Amino acid sequence: MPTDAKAPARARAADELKQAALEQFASVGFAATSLQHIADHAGYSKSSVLYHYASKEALLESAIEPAVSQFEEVLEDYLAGRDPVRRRRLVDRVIDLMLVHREAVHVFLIQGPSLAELPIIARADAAVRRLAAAICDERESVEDQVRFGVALGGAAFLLTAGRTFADDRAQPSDDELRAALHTVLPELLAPPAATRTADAE
Amino acid sequence: MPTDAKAPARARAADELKQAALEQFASVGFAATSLQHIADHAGYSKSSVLYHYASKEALLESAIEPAVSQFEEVLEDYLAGRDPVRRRRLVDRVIDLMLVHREAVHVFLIQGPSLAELPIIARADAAVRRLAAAICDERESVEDQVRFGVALGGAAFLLTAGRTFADDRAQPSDDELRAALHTVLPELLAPPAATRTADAE
DNA sequence: CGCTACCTTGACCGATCGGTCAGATCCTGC
DNA sequence: GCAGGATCTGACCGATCGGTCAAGGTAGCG
Repeated sequence: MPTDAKAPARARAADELKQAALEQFASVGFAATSLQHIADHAGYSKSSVLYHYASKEALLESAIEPAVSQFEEVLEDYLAGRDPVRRRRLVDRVIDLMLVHREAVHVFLIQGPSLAELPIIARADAAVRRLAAAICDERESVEDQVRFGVALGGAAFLLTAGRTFADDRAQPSDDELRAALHTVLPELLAPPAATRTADAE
Repeated sequence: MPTDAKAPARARAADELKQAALEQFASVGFAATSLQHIADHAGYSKSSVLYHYASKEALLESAIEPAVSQFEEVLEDYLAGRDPVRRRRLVDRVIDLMLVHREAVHVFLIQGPSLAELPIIARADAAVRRLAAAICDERESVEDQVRFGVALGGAAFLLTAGRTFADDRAQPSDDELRAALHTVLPELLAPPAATRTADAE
């Protein structure tokens, strides 16, 4: 009888499995992660995984759905009334969401194309596309699209795969990463003319 | 020596298989790509794949080794004598290499962390780390590391996974992408103070 | 013609995949 | 204490995985 585990035994096991699955999906990929690995990593049997989740795909959906929903919320909030101030706030909130949900972001952004048949991935893809349209706005020059793609993919890479390439020296803390991203990404995305005004803050 | 049509039956089959494998590895991931898929996609049998390549991993190595070697070459050339002009040229050449070898880049950069045990991936990782050190130079602020990570990962994302998120409108041509990347990345990587001088060209 | 070397393939192997199912165990309300 | 649902697990299933192997086809060459 664990103390803090007053928590409904049901939800606890499900959460542990979900967390273990998310970590594995993000670090080695959905296809390369077996139910057995997830079970071992969480301290349960493979059968238990399939007791709590109907299938491997259902487990993926449970793991990343909250992240997708929050991205959709933030996006809807911006689309409700778009203006430069809200646009900047959109960028800031997306950065924060990516930090919190980095594993989920890795799954639906980086691994997305190979999982396109899953409904939850399709939902995430649609949201990303709307985000792209929102950020690039009416300007549809190739350069603007490239700026958006680099910013989005670059942040996703940095927060997951990219960490591997800097492990010899100390890892920057999340706070340091957040601060740097809040500086670099708006600078990258801002219409060149607006850079200085945005700086003035 | 036959002309290219006459082409050595041996080398032709091997090349076709290598190309098919590279496309699959980049689009759905190494782990999710089976030898059967590769064989089907290239019009051979699974046994033929294993006749030309000793194993799935040997096939991966053959497919991405040329790209890794070229990155190493470009990097060595810069390290031989580093100065701002060479640094800018390094960035330009890396961008061009990423365009030509986008599938290989996706494999060892994006999928790299989950394939770290393979020698060819370890080689690529080491090269990327040296590249990071070269670009960030002695400046080791978190912000500079973030700039590098975003630029590298962003370009890799844009050239592979990212294409999925823009398929409804026409895809930019490679020339357009190259031009945009040559504008955006140096601007992102340049020491803020040097931005204007770099602009002056 | 046969000989040889190369290329290709289907049959096959053990391991592991995602998933099913019947039971063992545990917890709870009466 | 006991009944009954919730939780957990091992045994098992068909499919597919990476990889082996020996036989068959096909050219060049005497």
